[in-house]
Amino acid sequence: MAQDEPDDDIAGVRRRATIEDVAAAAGVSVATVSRAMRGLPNVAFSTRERVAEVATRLAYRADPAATRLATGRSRSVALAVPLLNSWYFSQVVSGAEAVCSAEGYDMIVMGVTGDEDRRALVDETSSIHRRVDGIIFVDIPVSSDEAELLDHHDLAVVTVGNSTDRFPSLVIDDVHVGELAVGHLISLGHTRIAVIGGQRIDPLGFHVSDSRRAGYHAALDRADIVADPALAALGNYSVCGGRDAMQTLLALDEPPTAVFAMSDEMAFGALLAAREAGIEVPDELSVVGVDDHDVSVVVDLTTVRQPVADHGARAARLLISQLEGERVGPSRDERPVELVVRRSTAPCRPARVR
Amino acid sequence: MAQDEPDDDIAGVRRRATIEDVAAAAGVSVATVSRAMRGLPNVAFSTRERVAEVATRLAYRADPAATRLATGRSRSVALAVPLLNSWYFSQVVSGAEAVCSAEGYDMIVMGVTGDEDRRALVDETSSIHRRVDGIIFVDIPVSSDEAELLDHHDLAVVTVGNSTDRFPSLVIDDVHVGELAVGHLISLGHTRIAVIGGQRIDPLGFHVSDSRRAGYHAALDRADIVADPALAALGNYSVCGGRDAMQTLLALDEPPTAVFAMSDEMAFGALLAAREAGIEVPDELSVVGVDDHDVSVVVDLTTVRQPVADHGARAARLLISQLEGERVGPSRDERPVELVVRRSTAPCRPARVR
DNA sequence: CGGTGGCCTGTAAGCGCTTTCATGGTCGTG
DNA sequence: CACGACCATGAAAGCGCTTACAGGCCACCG
Repeated sequence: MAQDEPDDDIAGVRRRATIEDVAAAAGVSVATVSRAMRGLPNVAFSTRERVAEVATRLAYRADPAATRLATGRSRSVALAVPLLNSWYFSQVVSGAEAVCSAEGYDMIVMGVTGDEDRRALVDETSSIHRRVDGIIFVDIPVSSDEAELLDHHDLAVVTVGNSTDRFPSLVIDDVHVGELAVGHLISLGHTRIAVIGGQRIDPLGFHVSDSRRAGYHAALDRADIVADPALAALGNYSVCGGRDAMQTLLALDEPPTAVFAMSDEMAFGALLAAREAGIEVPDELSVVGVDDHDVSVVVDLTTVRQPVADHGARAARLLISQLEGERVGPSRDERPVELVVRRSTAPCRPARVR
Repeated sequence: MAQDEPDDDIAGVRRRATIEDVAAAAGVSVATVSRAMRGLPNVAFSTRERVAEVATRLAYRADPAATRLATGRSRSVALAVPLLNSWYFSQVVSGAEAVCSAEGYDMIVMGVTGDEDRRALVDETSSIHRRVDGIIFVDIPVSSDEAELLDHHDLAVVTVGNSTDRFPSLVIDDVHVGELAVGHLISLGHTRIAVIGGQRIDPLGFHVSDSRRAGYHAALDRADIVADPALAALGNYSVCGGRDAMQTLLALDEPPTAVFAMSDEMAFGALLAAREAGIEVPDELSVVGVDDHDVSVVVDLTTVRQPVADHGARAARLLISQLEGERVGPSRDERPVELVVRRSTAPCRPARVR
């Protein structure tokens, strides 16, 4: 029996080649194979070639589990998002995945729905420990205690959407987003301007919704318009959420003539609610959203565009460059946004009798 | 120096507790800790309790890399999708992720764009080997050679969208989808019915687009309508793709009065192209899509609904039950679809002079 | 001609688990 | 009371890599 042949069959099933098989077949030690395969210095050219050739022949590939155990690095990263079935997050996932796979990293996505999910993730006895080398938090606030724990777990971190004083972050100026959207409505002559946004998810971080709301107020203030609290509606970031919120607003004694929805999906909901109520957009109601969703052009929605997939890609690159040894301190990369005017907004007209 | 205290500091950094630390602190062997932690039989109740208590105190958690190496199982699965920034796939991801995380599996998503990506994935020297326990292929055809290799890699597999004779699969009756959509248009009196769909991505599997196209033809045949090849447009599954295809169709000498788009996103593109060309929907053109996208209700699109997130969830459950030891043979679980009539379709009217 | 320094390579000790096998103790039973 | 049977436990051998350390070899220099 040629029992020492590396590609020996056991009960007809060919065992996967290990580094030892390659070493034996190439007539070198496993250490040399390891070095040769990873392109480390101090391997003679001829040896390197022979190892490469044998490795190809045996279809050898280092077992990732063994590599992880030995090095402590997993070559995988986590992407934590509050929810997955929304346009925004799917774009981020898409952008990040492209970069990760190009760099040879596995990307594992985790939906972090509530506070308790997040705590479980970052906890002392955390499930994240040693599972990934780094993690991207998208629109998930990270307290400084949690940041400390993450450091302690020796995790590289990048945040998208909020920033901390500890990790690099990728953000947009959400106050500016609000100002841009509402400023546009004001410039069209609107004064009864509603806002549809999310609640403060978390008391820890300064949340997106709050910032955009601040921009809303800033724009109103600048135009000497008094904000009517009744015009601030809450809803979750979805078509449904926007629709419900819009219905509430339309039921007011004095409904708004314009509405700023904090995401395009919410804006779609607002459009839907308007149509259901027989209200013409933009004649009777102007609507502006945020994101520039693929479908926004279809429904002719005015919006504040942000390059979402690019956020994901940049975040992934930032994270990976940290993992590749670059010492990256806390930073705040503010990405540009842009008002895209379409036909869901129009000059304010005197209310018609309905 | 209390050097043997399990939670000893080294240069101020507390080392993560290992199984040995727990064993020492609980006064048992590592084998017992391992057994106790995993709920295996043959551990005295008192021992089990003590180990649990110590483990909690030391915030112990088994290092996944070590577990993987020792067991050969990674407790993670892959989700392979052709692209990520589309509604359909983000829904699948969402559904699958929820199940995986509930079951304690990591889900790594991989975009498998073209043929070469797929080949690289499944290849003999495959990168997938030992990285995940199982894989879900969503709308990615798998040849029988590839299936063999996957088996050889000892991977559990579930396919969504196409079926093989080897793995369990989750599908819809795509022929029926086409018949339903086109049948609806025919029942409204349309005879010049166009179809917008994808090309055959791959000669290997019977692809979604082809089946839906077959349904289109079947419906036409049944109504004794001769299919006009000029009315079959190709485009990728996106708003842009649908728009481009629709523009081509509208430029025909004798444009269609109705169009069946193979996804809602394509249908959105068709709506956009129609509006840009000044064509009224549904008065001059009826449009029907497939999926029931979140936004479809907003643009009042008639569509063939399929429960997409549920596909993802079911696929994940199917995969995990295989991994948990259930011996699952090839199967074909056909999920229901449903025609949802909205206002993008209307009875065919004689063409107006433009 | 001995010493010195550079390369290249090999040996072996981990990494932190799981699991087989052996062992000792405790009961129940004839 | 002796003998298995059975249960709880421990010792130790992996799992397949990486890497610190130690040689061996050769060239080059004084």
